[in-house]
Amino acid sequence: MLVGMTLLEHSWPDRLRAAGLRVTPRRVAVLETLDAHPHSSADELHTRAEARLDHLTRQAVYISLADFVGHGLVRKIEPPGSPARYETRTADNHHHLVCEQCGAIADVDCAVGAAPCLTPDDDAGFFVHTADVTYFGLCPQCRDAG
Amino acid sequence: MLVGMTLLEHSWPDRLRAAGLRVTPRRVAVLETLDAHPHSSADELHTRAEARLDHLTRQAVYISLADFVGHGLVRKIEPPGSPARYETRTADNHHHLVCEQCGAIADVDCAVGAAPCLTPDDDAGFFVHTADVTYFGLCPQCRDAG
DNA sequence: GTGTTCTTTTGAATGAGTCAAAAGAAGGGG
DNA sequence: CCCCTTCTTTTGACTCATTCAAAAGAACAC
Repeated sequence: MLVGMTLLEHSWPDRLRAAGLRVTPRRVAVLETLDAHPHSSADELHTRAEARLDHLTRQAVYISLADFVGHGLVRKIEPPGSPARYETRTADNHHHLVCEQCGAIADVDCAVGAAPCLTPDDDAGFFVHTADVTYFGLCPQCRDAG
Repeated sequence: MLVGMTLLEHSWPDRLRAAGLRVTPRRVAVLETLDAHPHSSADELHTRAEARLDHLTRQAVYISLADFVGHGLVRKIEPPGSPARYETRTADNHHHLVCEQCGAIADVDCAVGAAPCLTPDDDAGFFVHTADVTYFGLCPQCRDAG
């Protein structure tokens, strides 16, 4: 009856194929690891995904992530003072809370409508296609510790 | 009568002293260069400021900029995929347009009131003190060239 | 199966930024 | 005006995330 199948809401192999990328154990492992640990860095993903496989190099992770980002399967976040982080939540236009102490990241839905501040008053002639909002502050743990 | 004095709207020596930092030719040169070329990288500042002095190392620029940022004289901008950039416009809460092709940066005043999107709907327990908005797109030159 | 094409490994290289210790200036007290 | 303490700057090595190039290896179409 294959009841367990429905636990996976989307199949990474299918999504890889749909994006025109080949399905390999490494890629699936990276994507599943990223699903389980959103906002991971490339190095964290390498360590965690390697645990499920016999072998996986850091470079393979970098190359895979670049492919995923290029095909819209993954979004790259680059907070100041921290290595790049990645997430599989790409469908919606959400933003991020960044803890300045420990680097923790949390998702935030748009505060004002679907795409806040998308159109600046004076765009200086730029063709704007994305607005990125990042909130800086302290996460609950660091606030209590401080 | 010292009429020319009023041409400078603010004196960097005075502002350095007010911030508790010593006044040195190098620091003043870096600040004046940054005034003349907003959104410069550390390396650009080093090259330009060195031209006004007998000698200036890149490290001195890094150290000075870190001091300035720490004392609120300068603001640091870290666009993805580009070295950090700096600006002396620190008094207001303005945001930035970034060209994804050539890296050009332009200032934007807040689109919605003084501090748009400052309070997310669900802050996940974070103590939020800053919201940073970055618009990505193409500058006029790159749009016309593409 | 077999061959072509895409992935991954291997190993070295880049580039922004940081660190530590010694040498050098600023500015206050005598 | 000079000395001393403290802050700045230099020097030179170093870290870290990320990228590059070429060879070896796996997917998938036929």
